[in-house]
Amino acid sequence: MTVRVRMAPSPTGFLHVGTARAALFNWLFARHHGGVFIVRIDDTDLERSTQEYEDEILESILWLGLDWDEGPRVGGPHGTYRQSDRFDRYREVAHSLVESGAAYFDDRTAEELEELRQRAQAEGKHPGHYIRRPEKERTEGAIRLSIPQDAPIVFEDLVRGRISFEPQDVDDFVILRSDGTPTYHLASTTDDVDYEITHVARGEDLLPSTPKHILLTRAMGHTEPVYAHLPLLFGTDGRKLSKRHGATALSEYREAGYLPEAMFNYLANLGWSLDAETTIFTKEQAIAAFDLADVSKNPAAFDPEKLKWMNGEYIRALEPERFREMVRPWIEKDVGRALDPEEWERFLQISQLVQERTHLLPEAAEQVRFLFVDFEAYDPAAWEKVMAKDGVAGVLDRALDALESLDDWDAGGVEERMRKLPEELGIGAAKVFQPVRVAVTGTSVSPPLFESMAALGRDRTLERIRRARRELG
RNA sequence: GGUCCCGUCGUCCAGCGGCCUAGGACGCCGGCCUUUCAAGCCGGAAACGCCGGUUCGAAUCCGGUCGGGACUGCCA
Repeated sequence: MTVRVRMAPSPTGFLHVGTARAALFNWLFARHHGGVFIVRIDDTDLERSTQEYEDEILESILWLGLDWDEGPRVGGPHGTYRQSDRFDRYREVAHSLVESGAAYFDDRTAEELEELRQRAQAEGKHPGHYIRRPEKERTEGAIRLSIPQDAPIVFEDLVRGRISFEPQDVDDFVILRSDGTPTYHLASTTDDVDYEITHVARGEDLLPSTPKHILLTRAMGHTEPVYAHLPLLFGTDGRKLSKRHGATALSEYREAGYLPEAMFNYLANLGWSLDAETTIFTKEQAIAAFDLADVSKNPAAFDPEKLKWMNGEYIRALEPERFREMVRPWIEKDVGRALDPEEWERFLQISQLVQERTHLLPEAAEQVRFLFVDFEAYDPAAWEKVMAKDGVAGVLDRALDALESLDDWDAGGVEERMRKLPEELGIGAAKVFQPVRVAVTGTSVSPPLFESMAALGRDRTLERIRRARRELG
């Protein structure tokens, strides 16, 4: 039997990293088994669903590197993969369940039901004890599924093992609202049946709904899929993942300069691992080794620090040409204009040194800004820390002397001259190089100095040192 | 309150009865390298929630306890 799995996002917001990880696990499972990965749009909430969100979600999935075999844009044997196109089908299912006696109409008011719930709560019982088929038959209202009270609902969860619910703990839940629209339970379960989904891997928050889905599937005359309930994602403080932990939308990470490969690797390692030792692994390695049964049971904390480290690993592993290509737009955005060929050449001289020092693409742009922008002001902290010290003016004068007579302006030549200065002046290397660094780059942290000076060019470098000297008076 | 789930370093993951004086990774601390920052290398601190039981032997199995989480809607 071919493995058929799906991700079913609701286009009511951006793609959340938690949803993305669930999609990732489904995708890995499908690819491992040579199965089918389906994307289905769960837009039963017509009020809040938008085309913009749908597009954003699909783009994010693609960016992560998850391609789907059936679904929006690519189509498939089932025609539509949008629930809003299938309301007639859901109604048909609901009514046929009433027909067969598995479901019933219920026109009790919200107040009446609330009263029943309160009563159940007061007696320490489940609402299901009271919310059952009313005495007399109705012919309108919402449609509820009637829960058979004869046997516990037991299933084998791929990640959690055997799970069992007592029927009295499951209430007769609504499958079709009185306005004729389907609830999530009905739409999702019907689709899983119709699209022949074999495995449902989803967030643990849906574990308590699973007996409902199983009973609904059986009432429809089918056998339920294999379930796998994935642990939820939290912040490192153990609280629900939210804005205060940083970005929660996948697209925000793309916009912040993260590489999709790093994101993929990081997410795959949250709740699953390749083996005991390996943290960095490829998509192919993950596909080869992945199994839902190996997914951890406990919740995972999303750690932005580790993601950032991992992104640095991936950036360093990039081919130098590829790195330059990826950084260019970030530099141009930072500088506010396109770089001309001569400027681009400056960057190429130190791009590899920059690549080693970059965790996020935008950081690279910051590091080379001094090559293209004549800064108006020095970093105050840097000025205070290195330029305000005694003897700096003398150091700059001496550096100017040494560099002005230099004919071959390249990193090697600059270094040769500069290396002699500390000894000549009788002071430490840092005391010489740091003032020059601040003078040339405007800050005390920069790519390696001699290469930076070489890339900046002779005239610009000397002019900046003179300028700093003037500032010192 | 009820139902269900979970409980190994601060965090992610390994461990599936002896290989564990518990391993890898991020982060942290110290050192080396060094013109800054990175990177790299070396070293270090850091965990089996607790109590019982089973067993020759338990992080691993069982029970209890404590703690955390999810769900408890005519939301998804």
